[in-house]
Amino acid sequence: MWWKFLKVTATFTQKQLEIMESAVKLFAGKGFDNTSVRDIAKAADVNVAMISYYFGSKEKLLEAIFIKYVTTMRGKLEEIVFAHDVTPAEKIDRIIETYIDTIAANRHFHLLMVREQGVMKNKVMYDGVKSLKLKNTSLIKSAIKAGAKAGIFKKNVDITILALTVFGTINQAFNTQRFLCEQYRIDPDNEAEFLKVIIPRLKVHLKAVVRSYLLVADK
Amino acid sequence: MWWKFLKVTATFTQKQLEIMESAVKLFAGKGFDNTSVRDIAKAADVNVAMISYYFGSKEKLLEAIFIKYVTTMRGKLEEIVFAHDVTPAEKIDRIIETYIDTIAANRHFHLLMVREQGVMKNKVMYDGVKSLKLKNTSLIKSAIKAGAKAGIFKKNVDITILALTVFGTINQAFNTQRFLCEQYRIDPDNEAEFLKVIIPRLKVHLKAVVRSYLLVADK
DNA sequence: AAAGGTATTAAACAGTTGTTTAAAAATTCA
DNA sequence: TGAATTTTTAAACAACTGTTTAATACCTTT
Repeated sequence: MWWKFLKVTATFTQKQLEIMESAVKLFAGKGFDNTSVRDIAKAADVNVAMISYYFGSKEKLLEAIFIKYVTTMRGKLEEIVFAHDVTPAEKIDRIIETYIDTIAANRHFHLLMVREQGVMKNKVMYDGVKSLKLKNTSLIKSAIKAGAKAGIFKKNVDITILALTVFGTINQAFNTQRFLCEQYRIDPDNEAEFLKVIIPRLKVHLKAVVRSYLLVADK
Repeated sequence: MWWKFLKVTATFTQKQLEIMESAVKLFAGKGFDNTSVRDIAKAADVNVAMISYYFGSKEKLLEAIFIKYVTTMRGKLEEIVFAHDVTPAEKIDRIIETYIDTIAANRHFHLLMVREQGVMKNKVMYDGVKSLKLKNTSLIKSAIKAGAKAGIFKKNVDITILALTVFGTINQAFNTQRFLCEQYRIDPDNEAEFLKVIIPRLKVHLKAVVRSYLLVADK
């Protein structure tokens, strides 16, 4: 009976994945600390002991979740291809759209990550989140450089701060879901409707904001 | 021995304020659920029983904190005077600067609020946060309307979404403090230095973003 | 100084937490 | 089939949670 959670390379069994999926929803919904292992066990329809058995501890389960999703999202970001026949402005648009779609598709984890990142002491998780952020920043950076070289984007843009706006806006949207549902008169339990309303608006808005910020005023 | 926390009009004794101040820092630092009443008691240098004695419960202590800070921040926002001798663009600038300064001054609470708002079930707190958001939105809205009337701002701007960007960016900045410290090579424990670096950058950036987004392209 | 209310304390309370145990069931493999 | 391994279970564990208790100390006010 050797433990699979000792592996670093993170390949999970079906049972582990089921537990992780139940856990991530609960963590996102009521927070890590406010979710008990018994809650998770009940939601995943397994015995409480299975969490320790499969992951070692509740904390390690969270680690496993981070490893899984960070890997997934990194992969999605790397899929962004820089085609040569699109303008720099279109490249930026595509990056923003991919961001929003990817985050929306993994919004339960993303909410958890955003909420927990300020409190995080665990090095594995902190480094995972950091690597995601660096990836994001470098993606935006290279797209902006191309536009700057073409003379249509400003030079010397503080990309760290620009990334704050892009991700801050997206995070804020998903983090204030209930409030936004009130604003747009959407049933707060109708998540599909929320996504249908907010995603296009986010895309249009962020693309406009970033483009109007990057484009040089005259010429 | 009747309890002061039964009052709704929220006037707090010195001892209560001390407990609240210790609590808000701990809550912001490690989360509400992960902070025990014994932690708070130790930090405030009082007996554990004093928290129940003064506030009724840990949850009510959080409520008291929300009431206090929401009131404070509402007050600050209401101080924004719409002088008649400044341009609409300058008005927007002033609003953004006041936002950033107010949030920075109350950043411990603000972090707590942002982190807890997605999980909040308590009506008192949810309504408090909502009223703040509505206040914010209405402030921005009236400033934008003035500019639109003057013909220098776009019309039909989705202010709810624009507010997402303004507050999302600010929240993201304070929520990723550690990461930003790494980016700007600041000692993560040197909070004063962090504020000195991030606040001006945030102001310059957000003002530029919002203005370039609101200003009509030609003319 | 005495009385009466308030503030503070250490201890106890009952409930929940994450984790472990040791036995039982299920599965694998020869 | 039968032995060996892995998975699942209910129960027990100790540690910690927020809250209450009952006694004591501290202040006022008379």
